[in-house]
Amino acid sequence: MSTLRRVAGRPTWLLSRANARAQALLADGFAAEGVRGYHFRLLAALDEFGPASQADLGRRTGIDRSDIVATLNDLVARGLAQREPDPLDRRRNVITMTKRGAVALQRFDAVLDDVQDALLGQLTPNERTTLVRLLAKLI
Amino acid sequence: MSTLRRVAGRPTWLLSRANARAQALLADGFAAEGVRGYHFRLLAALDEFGPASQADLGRRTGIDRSDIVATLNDLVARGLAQREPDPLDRRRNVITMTKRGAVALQRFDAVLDDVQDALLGQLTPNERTTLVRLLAKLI
DNA sequence: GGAGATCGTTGGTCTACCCAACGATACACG
DNA sequence: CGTGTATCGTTGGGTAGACCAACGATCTCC
Repeated sequence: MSTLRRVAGRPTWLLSRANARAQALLADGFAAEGVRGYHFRLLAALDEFGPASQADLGRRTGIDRSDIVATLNDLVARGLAQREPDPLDRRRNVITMTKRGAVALQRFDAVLDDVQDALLGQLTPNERTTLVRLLAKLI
Repeated sequence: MSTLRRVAGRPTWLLSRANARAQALLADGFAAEGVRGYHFRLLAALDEFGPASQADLGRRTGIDRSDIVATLNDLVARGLAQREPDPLDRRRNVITMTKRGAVALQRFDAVLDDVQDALLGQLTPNERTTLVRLLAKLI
């Protein structure tokens, strides 16, 4: 890739390269399951908080409402989630994870675990802990 | 943002959040100078290796040839670089950094320095060294 | 009963990457 | 010398992830 002296050792550069590798691993892993990151995050939110409106899902995942719509279209089309009008508030839909969605989510969890291991393969357990601690301080 | 249990503490997630912050700082800093990352990397390559063909610049910076074209159009339009046909190989252009380009590059360097400090503000010098070492092992 | 907020949705924008294909040109080899 | 192959710059396209503005419908609150 780039071995520009001006850039090569900089934290911002290392961060971007390491993240690029992580994202590539994630994208590959998820692609093998036919999904992308947004699908996973949405299912994860449904699993953690239960049925919710699309706006709530957006707030909980940090995904824009407009992107929720498209991602949900996929999930519904594939039977992983269900979209029903909310009888208590006709502006809203109630989104529910289906059985198939829950099963799929378990597979996606395994993908996520595998990616962490692949990413951190070169690090000792101590180093992994340290890395996590330091990264958290950057946010 | 996202506080999904499934995701929040994962290295891949922390990496992506930390990188997002770094990229936002970079984008802001560069935007104040009217450029983006590609412009900087191209000028940095010209400074480090001297005049080069567009294909060489691509190989040295890791930027795709097609993106080099567009970035270079900007740099040339703003007088920071020069594009001339290579008399020795009519397929190629010879790209040269102008005086103005060199001056601008110094300002961009300052931006890059400032961003590192802003990004790592919470870390001790030791922690910074450790972070750099660990990130390098991920790539 | 109205004003203002919130809902889902549509239709855009943006950055950083990456890829395929084109005509023009150079090069290597039979 | 000729011809196939590789490389050049360029155009045009696609990707994920993120963000924004505006719409009509609906709800809530005073």
